Amino acid sequence: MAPVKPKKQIDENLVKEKETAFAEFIQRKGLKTTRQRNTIIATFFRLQGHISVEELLNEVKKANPRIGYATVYRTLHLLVESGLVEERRFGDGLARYEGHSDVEHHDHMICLDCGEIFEFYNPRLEALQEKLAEENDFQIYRHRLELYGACKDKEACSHRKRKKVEQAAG
Amino acid sequence: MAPVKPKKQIDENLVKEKETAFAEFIQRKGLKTTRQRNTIIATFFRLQGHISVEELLNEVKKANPRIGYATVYRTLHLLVESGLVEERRFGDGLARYEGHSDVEHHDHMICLDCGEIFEFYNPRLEALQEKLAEENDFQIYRHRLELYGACKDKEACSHRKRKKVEQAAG
DNA sequence: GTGGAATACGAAAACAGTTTTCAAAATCGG
DNA sequence: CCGATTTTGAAAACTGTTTTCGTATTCCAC
Repeated sequence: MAPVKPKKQIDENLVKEKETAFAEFIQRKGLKTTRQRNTIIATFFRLQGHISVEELLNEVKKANPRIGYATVYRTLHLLVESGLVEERRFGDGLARYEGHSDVEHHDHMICLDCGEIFEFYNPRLEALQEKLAEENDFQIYRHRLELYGACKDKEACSHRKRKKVEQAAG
Repeated sequence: MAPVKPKKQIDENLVKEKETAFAEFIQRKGLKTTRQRNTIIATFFRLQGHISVEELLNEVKKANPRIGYATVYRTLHLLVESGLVEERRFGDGLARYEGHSDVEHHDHMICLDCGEIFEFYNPRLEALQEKLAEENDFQIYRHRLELYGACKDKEACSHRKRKKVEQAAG
């Protein structure tokens, strides 16, 4: 059993599906298809993990340097509204966006040392939450569980950390 | 069994203890005791629940209208540093502060309708998290679990909501 | 008590992340 | 391709929070 999901290859078909789904959403809402929006969502869905606005903007600018913050923010809001993307906040003050998985809901473990964000899912945990809510006459719409701590595999951890520093510098 | 804690009366002795503990902290750090800090912590510990900076400032101003944001922020940071208070963020963009309970750690249920924040604690939930972390070679320092949803007791819920609107208006 | 170094204060400016404004540009149904 | 409507990018505004700066306060040594 491996509850932490391995990084997966980008599935081009899945990306195309999502682009189509977004296009349909746009049409349904009577909005317009634009070059910028297409660039942004194409970029977003080809990135993995928990993307901050800045990270996304940086990538987007490689394709079209004239795209600015505002459009990225606006497009991300649309993506969230469309249900294709979820917004998360891990307490460092910035919003992060995550392609709404086709697979089940998941929670997060965040290493405070290397900054890695692991995903996990456990049905017993979900069931227990439901039970507790039930007992308190409360109906859960959504929940958030985050475990903050440290990787025990110190080697892998410091390797990730080093890589991150390099990225920030370069 | 009633996992949701009832609102408790203010225990003046406990408040005094905390004030003393903070005074000791201040001394230990070589900082100074000031009228403003005393007012702020006295006010804070007599409020219950998850206090935002603005809520606290409003209350503080009743005792001393000349106290400003900066001092409240600074004092809250000291309170957090002292370990007497915990900072929480529930995703509405503002920090909330909570007197560090003498009782066990707890999690939160947040009603998206009336805004009430319920506390709960369940040892099985804690144990399960530990187990999952173990399985993933991860060490938990702290965690956060928030259930967002709605009270099923609609009457109590809308009553709270009404009260909140009145408060905001008056 | 008083002097004086250290700290704290309050107001306002700075700040970071995000949202809004506005005039110009792009979209798209007719 | 017209024209109503939407979108864009740059810049300004906004929000919650932090920092700055000159003045005031604390408090230890005397």
